[in-house]
Amino acid sequence: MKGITPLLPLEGSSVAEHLSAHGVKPTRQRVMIARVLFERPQHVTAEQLLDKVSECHGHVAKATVYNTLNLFVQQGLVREVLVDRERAFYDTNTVPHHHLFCEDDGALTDVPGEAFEVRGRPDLPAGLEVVGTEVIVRVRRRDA
Amino acid sequence: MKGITPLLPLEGSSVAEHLSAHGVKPTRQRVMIARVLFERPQHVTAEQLLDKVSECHGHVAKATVYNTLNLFVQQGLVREVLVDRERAFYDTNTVPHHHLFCEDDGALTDVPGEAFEVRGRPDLPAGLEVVGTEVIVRVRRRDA
DNA sequence: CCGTGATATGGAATTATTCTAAAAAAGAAC
DNA sequence: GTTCTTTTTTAGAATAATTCCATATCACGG
Repeated sequence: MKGITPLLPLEGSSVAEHLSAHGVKPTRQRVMIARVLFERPQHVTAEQLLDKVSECHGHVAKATVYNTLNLFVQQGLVREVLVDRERAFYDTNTVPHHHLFCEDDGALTDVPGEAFEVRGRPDLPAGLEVVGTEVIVRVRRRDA
Repeated sequence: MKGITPLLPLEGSSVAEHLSAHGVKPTRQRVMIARVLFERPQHVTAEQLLDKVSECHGHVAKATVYNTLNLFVQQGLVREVLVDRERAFYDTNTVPHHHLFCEDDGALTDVPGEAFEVRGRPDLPAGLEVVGTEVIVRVRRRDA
């Protein structure tokens, strides 16, 4: 459906194009948010994103950040990662991959290496289709 | 560490034994909660559990249900499944397996069949150990 | 420029879960 | 049984991420 779009580097007006290409009208606020978000591959929470946008660009309402993130998820620009009931993470890497969640510090990172993979398709009851597959490996410091 | 304990059928005083075997002191409330929980293999939310306990046995405080569920998770009696930021599910099946989450109705079920598996161990940074691996397949009705 | 629909905004509302302080229960020692 | 200590339970308040709402602002075709 959607072509593979280079995520980086993305600066200036190319952000607007990137949004348009995914069916998102590039308003001023959305561009500010997208600039921070796609600056580098990352996992962010809504609050972190809000803070950084306010710091680096102008003021944006909290509700706008949430609206925009939901829109971006819906349009496939970012992936929502649910790993902690406290907060949702948004991942700029939309290529299928897995996550490590460190329970000590709440850090979310990608699973490194190729030694780990998910095989096959589950046998689904009729009429259901897979929207996405999420693999979360919970880790902890050995000494803790 | 812990031996495999038959989960079903579990009735009367055997519930208390089951709790004790997992290092949980069997108080009146915990036994009431465990009776409902381990009555059959299931995925429940805290609220569903509270309602059913109140209905089938006596009154229990909401905080007690939360305390008890956290304790049970910690002692390996149930597994917490985070699939939706709205609510946490508690799974009485502690044997490693995967989940299907239907986004249309919020239903959580086990992945059927053997066609689907996770292979290998991720290459972890030094000093980290795996606490658990969670695989969630998000599905939707094809026509929706 | 003007109108119209989409978007943004601040603050209130929602809601699952945790916190708190006090009451009740369990257990040990006598 | 009585008393003392520790653990557990409880009701209700507190917390906090997210959504809702009503209003103001924006984008843009005519």
